[in-house]
Amino acid sequence: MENKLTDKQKELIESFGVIQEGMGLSPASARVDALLTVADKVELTFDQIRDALQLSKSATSNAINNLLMMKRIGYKTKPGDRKRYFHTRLGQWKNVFLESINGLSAYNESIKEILQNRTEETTEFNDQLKDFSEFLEYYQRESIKLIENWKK
Amino acid sequence: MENKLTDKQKELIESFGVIQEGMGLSPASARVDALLTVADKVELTFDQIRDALQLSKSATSNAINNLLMMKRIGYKTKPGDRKRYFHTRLGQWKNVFLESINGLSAYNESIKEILQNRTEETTEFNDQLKDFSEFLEYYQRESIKLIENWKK
DNA sequence: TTTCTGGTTCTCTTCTAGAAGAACTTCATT
DNA sequence: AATGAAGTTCTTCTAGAAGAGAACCAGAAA
Repeated sequence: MENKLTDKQKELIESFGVIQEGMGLSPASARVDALLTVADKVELTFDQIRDALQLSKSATSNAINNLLMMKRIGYKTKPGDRKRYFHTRLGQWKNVFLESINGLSAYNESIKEILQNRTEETTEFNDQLKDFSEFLEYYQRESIKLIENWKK
Repeated sequence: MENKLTDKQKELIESFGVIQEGMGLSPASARVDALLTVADKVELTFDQIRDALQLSKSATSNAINNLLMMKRIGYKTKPGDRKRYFHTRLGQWKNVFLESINGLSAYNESIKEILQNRTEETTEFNDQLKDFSEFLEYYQRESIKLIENWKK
């Protein structure tokens, strides 16, 4: 198969991969996404990915489907060609960002429920908790504004 | 040992625990932190924690040290008392928040290095990547401002 | 000195995530 | 109808995370 990676590219895939592992991706998923970010071609097929990363078919399949589910990658098809051409969706980071911000709601709801059930005795602690909870709401609101206002 | 938890408190520890597991804490760590957030006493000893959560000494010790290392909890001592009294540091969320925002730097650095090594061919893709990288910087800056402006 | 308290560390076990490889499926083409 | 391409699913295998319990250790007290 064509399109060999340079050593530098391999290195970048590893380092970016590790960072993405730290963000909750499995090793294989992290590298697939990194590959799609680093590679000279913006779109790669299943076999090109498998080949570039030396992964088994199952690992490739699972990694891809993982990333598709979390909407970190997408794919296109071409008429008269059964293959799927995968691309990272880093370009559409806004949605991912918004989702992660919305993810804070569950956390905050939990904190609010704790607050409602806490003893009244510990006023200082409760006030701190309340402060944090209110900050979370403020932060969510303002973060969304930051994204909305982002168009230099 | 004293200070039994109500059923509601146990329930809250579990649900808050699960959420915190989703944020990367181990089950035991997640529950210790949740306990310190939910319990009527703001400070609990090793044995009170162990007892409330029915954990082994090793699990308790590891969970506590974990949380100490990530600065999610702290402790005090009292004169003439060898015990440590642990408390959650949710009240000092600002530091934790700032750290998580600073954590984005490594991610962004990696993206910048990728950009520097990408083929020039794919201008649209590269522009999107650049846009994202710039947004990250903007977001970091502005997030810090959000914290600074919070209730001041 | 021995004992007690407040943990820490070591060993063992269990459980699960992740990956490999082979078998299988599905649609398209010959 | 048979073959091939593009994946998916099933069956292992392995490494490491979590936790239990026992052994250990350091400082205080008796």
